[in-house]
Amino acid sequence: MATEPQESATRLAAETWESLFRTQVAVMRKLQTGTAFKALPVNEYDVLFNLSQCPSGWLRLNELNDHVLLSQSSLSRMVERLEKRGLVERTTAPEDGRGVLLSLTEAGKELQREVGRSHVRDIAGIVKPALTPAEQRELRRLTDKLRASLQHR
Amino acid sequence: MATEPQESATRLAAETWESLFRTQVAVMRKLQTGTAFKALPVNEYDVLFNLSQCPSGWLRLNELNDHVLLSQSSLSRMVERLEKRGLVERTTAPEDGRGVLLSLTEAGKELQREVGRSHVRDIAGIVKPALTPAEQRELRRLTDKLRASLQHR
DNA sequence: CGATACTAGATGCAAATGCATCTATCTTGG
DNA sequence: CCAAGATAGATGCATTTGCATCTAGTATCG
Repeated sequence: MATEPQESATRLAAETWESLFRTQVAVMRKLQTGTAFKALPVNEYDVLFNLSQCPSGWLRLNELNDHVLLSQSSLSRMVERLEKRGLVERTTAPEDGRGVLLSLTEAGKELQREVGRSHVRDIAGIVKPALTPAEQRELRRLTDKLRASLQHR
Repeated sequence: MATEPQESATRLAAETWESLFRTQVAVMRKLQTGTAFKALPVNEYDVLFNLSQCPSGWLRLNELNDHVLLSQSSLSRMVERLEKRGLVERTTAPEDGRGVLLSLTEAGKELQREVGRSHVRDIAGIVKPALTPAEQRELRRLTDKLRASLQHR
């Protein structure tokens, strides 16, 4: 190696993230040309998806905010819009008068499932021809590990 | 397997993308709390970075657009702003009167390098403790492969 | 060559975004 | 128990974004 160990480790970390990020952008651009996101902007789908994944069916606004790339105020207003469109319900949190709990309405669940299906088709069309199943599992393992490491601190 | 091969392959592809995407969001959220992106919004940094990576130093607006998650009109106006701030230069493309060529000014290069350095530090702080060097190389290989497969069609 | 279709960017305009700030609720130390 | 500080979310306002459309330069086909 031409550089010191510390420096080359930093460089490797940066290149790893760089590749992950560029790939995310490239796939996202491709997905945006597909059918799924004509119906619903990506950020709105992401909100519906996160709510659909929540086991209890209810999620605090600030928790949701951790999973979405939006500022607190933007998310607050997006949820307001989604509520007006009848896709999401809001309640004051029972144990904390400041908090807001969110859940999908039936219409919201339905829309999420529908868009989700076409979304999954688009993704499969991109990922399947690119990586073998074993490679996909390994990629998933590595990204899971990286993400887990962020949550535990 | 409980499901048919075709279906489970689709599911695997979707879960792989899902994990990649969620990880990108989580890392991005972490990065946004760091010092690097206080100086410059992420999208603007991404534009400066892409220009800095271009070997010839000049890049067509529409090529740049392929690498950035912004609509054509948004990018057009962002570049206009960056030019006003003296970070980017524009010229009409010599071989195509419709096209616009972009490059960084000295101030733009300087700012990119400076923000880039602190950006790299932040990234290293996230990635190094999460994955071994071998895992990082494997992750980079897989994301490179996925991205390459998009470009070749 | 000339008409037609196509492509690269710019622009009007409505909607979405983020920052700073505000209000209301909760927590803590005396 | 209360005052000071912290936290959740909402809101005013300027900026940014994207869609649709427009303009201008280029390619194609008769």
